[in-house]
Amino acid sequence: MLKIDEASPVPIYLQIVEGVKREIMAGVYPPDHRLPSIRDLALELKVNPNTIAKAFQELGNQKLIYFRRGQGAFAARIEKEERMRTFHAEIATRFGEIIDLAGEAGISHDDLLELFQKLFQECSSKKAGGKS
Amino acid sequence: MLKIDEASPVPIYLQIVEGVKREIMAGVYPPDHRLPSIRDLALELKVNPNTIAKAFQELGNQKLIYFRRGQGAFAARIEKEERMRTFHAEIATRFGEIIDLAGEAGISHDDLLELFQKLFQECSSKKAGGKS
Amino acid sequence: MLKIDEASPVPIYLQIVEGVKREIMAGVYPPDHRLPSIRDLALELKVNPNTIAKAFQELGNQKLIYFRRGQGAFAARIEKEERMRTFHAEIATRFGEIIDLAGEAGISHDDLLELFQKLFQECSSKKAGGKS
Amino acid sequence: MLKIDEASPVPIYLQIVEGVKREIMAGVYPPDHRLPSIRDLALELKVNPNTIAKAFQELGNQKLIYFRRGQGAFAARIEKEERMRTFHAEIATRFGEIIDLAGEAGISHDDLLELFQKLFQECSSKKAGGKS
DNA sequence: GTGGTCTAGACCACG
DNA sequence: GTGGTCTAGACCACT
Repeated sequence: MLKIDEASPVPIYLQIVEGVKREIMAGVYPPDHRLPSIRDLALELKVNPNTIAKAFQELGNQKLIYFRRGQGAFAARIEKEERMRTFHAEIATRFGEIIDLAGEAGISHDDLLELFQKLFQECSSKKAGGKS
Repeated sequence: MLKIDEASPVPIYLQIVEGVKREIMAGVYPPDHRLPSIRDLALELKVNPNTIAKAFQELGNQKLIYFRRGQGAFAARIEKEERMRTFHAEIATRFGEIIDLAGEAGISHDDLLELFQKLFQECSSKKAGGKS
Repeated sequence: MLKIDEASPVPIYLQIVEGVKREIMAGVYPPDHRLPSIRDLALELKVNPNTIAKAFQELGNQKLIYFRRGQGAFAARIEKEERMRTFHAEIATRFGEIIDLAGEAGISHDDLLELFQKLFQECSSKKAGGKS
Repeated sequence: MLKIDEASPVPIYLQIVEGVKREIMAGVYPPDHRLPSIRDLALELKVNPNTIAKAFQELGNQKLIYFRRGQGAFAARIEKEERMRTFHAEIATRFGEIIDLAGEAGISHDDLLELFQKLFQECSSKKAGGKS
């Protein structure tokens, strides 16, 4: 579910931060649910434990997880509303980038909308069909 | 027109690569048109000429520009069709990411479409109104 | 084993690229074998680390080596067949040049063949005799 | 007959030096025969006249051509024996490089000889057939 | 420890 | 004037 792209220029620890953040937001780890231990995650992702520790520290700073001495890391309590706001903000930003990009490319808004609808449906059918 | 974000984690020279790439794709530098000299760009963006040189070299590797000894760097000839393909691929990728994100967030496809339409129109009106 | 010719018109970093390329092709660094660190190579060859870095980056572009963050550079996995093809192509090109040259010089093909055989045997005996 | 490769890393003026040298060696310009004027060559090769001038200066230094005030450049008198020696030296050097290369590649001398013979004959038949 | 980026400043070859 | 190469030395992120 959480994959590291070694070739990417973005640091591994940040990839982990993003990945865990998404998992928390998506409800994989409900509030106060224990996360995998640093050692386990390190083995699973084939990454140095220090790297996981750094990622967790960052997640702690962002108040997305909290630690209990000797017990590990736990998902913070996040309101559903808060999660939605985060997602909406993220999506809005990305849509904005796409619209700018389309503007530079000289793609008309109608074509863009059409393209979006197409991908939209492809994805829908894929989701309906293939339960990976 | 081309701004450097010093705070960004992405290296300056890559920001320049992306920026110039966009400008070429958008037609700011038509095929065989001369780009600003390394020194000029360095002054304009307030970075070291070596940094610009690295960016230009990368652009050369990607065949987006070519060099004539002692004369400077020139925009490569890129077919309009090619440019469109590039843009479409980029946009398709990003749409795909958004759709995945929405799926994780539990946002329904209808809501997503609605959100898109809204941003879409905001952007349209902004574009119509403000001639920068 | 890898020597820099300061007098040569070909840039130092390209000399290094060629040298390392040869070493990899010749099997000095088997697939996934770690190369010397940039700093070490710089000390050994008495050039600036940046110069080595530039060479390594070029080797990376050519997919002859790859990098693991914080660990160093590693020889890419290259099929023996691929290596042979590279060598054959290189040799064929050079033979072609020689044949053209001989044509211009008015050297008959028989004479050329004879010359080749002669050098051939000189080299053989030298190789048999002197184990450096 | 004399082509400039703009993409090559070797300077244009050196490409011209090599080209003219070959033409002289091959007898295109017999001893004391007048070479094309700098201006004409510049137009023909689509190159800056300064570049041709630099090439001619270099050829003069190498005693391959000489100048007569107001009349232009002339091919130097070169003994046939001298020309042969030059060619042989050049060819021998290149053969040596190929043999070294083959050694590194682990190509046996027999295979190398075979490869040479093959190219040899291809070239012969091409030459016999196509008078470009 | 590793490679990656950046700056500063120098020199060179080319046109 | 152009880009290309090289040095020196600094700082950073990752392991």
